[in-house]
Amino acid sequence: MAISSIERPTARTFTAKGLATRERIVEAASTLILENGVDAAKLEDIQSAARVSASQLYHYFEDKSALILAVIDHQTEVMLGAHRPVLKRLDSFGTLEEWRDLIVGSIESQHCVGGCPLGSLVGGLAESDPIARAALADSFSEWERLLRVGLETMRDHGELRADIDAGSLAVSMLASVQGGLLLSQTRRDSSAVRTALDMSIAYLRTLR
Amino acid sequence: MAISSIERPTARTFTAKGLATRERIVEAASTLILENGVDAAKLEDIQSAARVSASQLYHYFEDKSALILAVIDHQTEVMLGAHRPVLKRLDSFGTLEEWRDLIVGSIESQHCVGGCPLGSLVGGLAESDPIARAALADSFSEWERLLRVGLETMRDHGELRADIDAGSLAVSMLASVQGGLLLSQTRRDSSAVRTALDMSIAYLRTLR
DNA sequence: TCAAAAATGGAGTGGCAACTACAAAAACCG
DNA sequence: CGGTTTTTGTAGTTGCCACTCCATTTTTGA
Repeated sequence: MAISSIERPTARTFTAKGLATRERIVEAASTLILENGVDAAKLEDIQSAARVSASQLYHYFEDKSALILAVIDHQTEVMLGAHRPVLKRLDSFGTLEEWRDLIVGSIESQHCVGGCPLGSLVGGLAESDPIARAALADSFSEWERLLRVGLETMRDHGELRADIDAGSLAVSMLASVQGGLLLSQTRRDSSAVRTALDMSIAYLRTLR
Repeated sequence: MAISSIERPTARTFTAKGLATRERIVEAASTLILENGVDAAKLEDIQSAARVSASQLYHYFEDKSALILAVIDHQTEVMLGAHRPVLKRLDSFGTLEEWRDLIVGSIESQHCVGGCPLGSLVGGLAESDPIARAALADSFSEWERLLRVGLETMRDHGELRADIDAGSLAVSMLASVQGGLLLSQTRRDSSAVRTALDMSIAYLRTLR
């Protein structure tokens, strides 16, 4: 197999300034996409919000779907970055409630607009952009893994029975998060996620 | 208050043939929107699928968002029409499992493409079409109500404790459905919904 | 210091897709 | 019947928005 500077033209190199501009674009795009939906977020608006010109946007991203992929990566990092520290020390039901409050608090802080920064992208991308769908699937899997490891930690600390199926529980809890956020977004009322997470936690309490 | 044939121009009257055409459009739109997403579903494709011309489409619908509203109504009826009979006779855990199988079976029959006909619309519409968001919220509320009444029936039959909070349980279960379908759609694998619903049911079993 | 590379400005443009205009056919009904 | 309303066909048109072009400025690194 050839090194192929033809098939894969040398990856562009960016300066620190360039990377900062790129970051500004991704952040503006993330915000606008969250607040308006993927399709309603127009590149022109993203340009204004990031204070960049069209040529800059296309200097850093091949096209809109490449930008969307970068947004998925970014939102994944934001999300996991917030959840990781809590889930890492998941050794008690108290910590689990902290985790719930983190989720409820974050959607309340945006008045339920946008819902989940990842989940709200699924409807608009899953059937029209296979690459984006795969990226979202990866993000969810990593999120699920963090949860599973956390539950295993709780189990190892004797907070949960030894025979629990941490994998299935993690999937179920992630579903409660996603479904709860989806309902809260639709209703503009955070009580749905809170209720859904409370039920998940209540179930775990029966597994002590 | 005037009768106002000005502000509200006389509602159009349709013949049977007209209604049939309208129905054909709504069904084609529903299918294409489910399979491609709201935005990727182009009116031209819907016209071809329904075998109607542009003038027909605009004869029956003001614009695309009016058509989308009709699709939401239609999918709500399809959905509730399928769930109502099962939830009406919700008197045992066996029936609850039938309900789970109904959901899992329906997404499997479409190979996880599209996810929930209602839930998958939220991401694309909630932040750009307030009317559609409200319509989706109503649909979810009715779905939730059916679930709550079903759970109350189970309670009244002695299958669940007298002190359960059927309202909260219904919200939680609906969240599990939505989140599970969202994950299954993203992963193209029905096991997520199944697992999420199994957890909900397992929790209910602890409330006997 | 100076050539090469990277970053930026900003005015296009081309295609697509929602929507319209206008007229003809079909169905309804008094 | 015959006038009216409903339904349908065809052929636009219009605006938006993703994307391009090319020139200029800034930064880099030897």
